[in-house]
Amino acid sequence: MNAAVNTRQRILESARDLIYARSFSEVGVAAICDSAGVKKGSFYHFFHSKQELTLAVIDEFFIEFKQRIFAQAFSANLSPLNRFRKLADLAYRFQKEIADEIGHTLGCPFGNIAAEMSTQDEHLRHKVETVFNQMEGHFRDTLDAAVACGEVDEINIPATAKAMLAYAEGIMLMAKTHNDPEVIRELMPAMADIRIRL
Amino acid sequence: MNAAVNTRQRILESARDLIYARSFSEVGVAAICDSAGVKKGSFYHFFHSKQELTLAVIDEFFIEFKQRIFAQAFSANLSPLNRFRKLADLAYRFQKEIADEIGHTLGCPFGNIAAEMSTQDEHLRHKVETVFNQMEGHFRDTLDAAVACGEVDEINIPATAKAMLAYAEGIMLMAKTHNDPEVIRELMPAMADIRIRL
DNA sequence: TCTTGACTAGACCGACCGGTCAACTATAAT
DNA sequence: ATTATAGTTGACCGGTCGGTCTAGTCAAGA
Repeated sequence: MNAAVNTRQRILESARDLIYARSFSEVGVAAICDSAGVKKGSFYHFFHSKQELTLAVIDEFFIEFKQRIFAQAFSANLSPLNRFRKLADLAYRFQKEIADEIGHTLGCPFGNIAAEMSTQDEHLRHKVETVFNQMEGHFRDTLDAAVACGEVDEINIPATAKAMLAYAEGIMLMAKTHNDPEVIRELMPAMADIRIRL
Repeated sequence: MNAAVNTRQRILESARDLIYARSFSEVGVAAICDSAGVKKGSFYHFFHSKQELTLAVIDEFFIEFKQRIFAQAFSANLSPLNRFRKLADLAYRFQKEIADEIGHTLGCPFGNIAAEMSTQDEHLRHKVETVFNQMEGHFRDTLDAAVACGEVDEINIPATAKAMLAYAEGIMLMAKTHNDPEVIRELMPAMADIRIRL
């Protein structure tokens, strides 16, 4: 049973790393199994399909993202706007670390999957949509706090939260396209300055 | 010879449409040949590889983009900032038209390829990077004009142009993820309000 | 008329794809 | 000791992948 949890988790983590570094379509089940040191039969014991595995991978990504990025940025004793700046800094550090290690700026795992699969697989599209909606919720709450403490004027908070998320995703995509995490360092902090008026 | 131009062009246009609607990896050479009414032998007479075809597809996309979107937005007798708003409107109309026709919001063709292939194929990454750099150049020129005519204060123009492009790409990705072109209508106009200070 | 070279047709290649299956082992409850 | 269950193994499936190759069509130039 413990071994089983381990096997499932190994598959999940191998898939997460491979799909993030390459893409959904470019990573086969066989490669995931090799990387996890598991045979195909075991793979299909734990996951009914590659799609189902990918849904679990998105969950895994989001859990880790909340732990490594969101929790630190949004729980700190920072002013609301500075939480966005902290988020920008953490995003930079994360991408920089990966780039130094593997030589590629990988961008946002959710954005990558969304761009590749949204038109191909409705389940995957909806899963990523849900992740984005949760992020937007955090942004809205933070903007609420910013307005409450006078750091931000009256604005269209839901729209601003959406715009901030879009901007962040766009920056991650540009960093990936230029294969340069410095794009994030230069431009991501401006996320905190985005305002959609009422 | 005329027939040859036609064959090459048919392959190119079939590939453009299929890759845009699905993705690079999800579209095989056979499917492109079927769609173009061409046999594999002909395909490989005109293109050495699927990758080379895709490079040509990106060029094809950009030519069409410049004709259908850029030319109209940036040549009109609009104020510089209104050119960005015109661009937003054209982007919306384009995505809306596609969505009404095929039921999916496809997002930005360049962003899609960048997200999927940047870490997998250096040639493709660089090609899309070049396209983005050209777009940025147009944005810079327009911001220059905006500053010159007093529509915009002194700002960091190169950074603002980058931020605008990132924002636009992010909005397109969100529209794709939500499968809803209205995201573009609601949020893309705010592109004109982005400022990176000196 | 003969030759050349661009173009087309379609069979074919090995590799890989996602997924299945029956047989096997290890564990733990009865 | 027996049985049920969870987990593992590796051979195997039909289909598709990108790409090759040979034979042949066809129009233009000599």
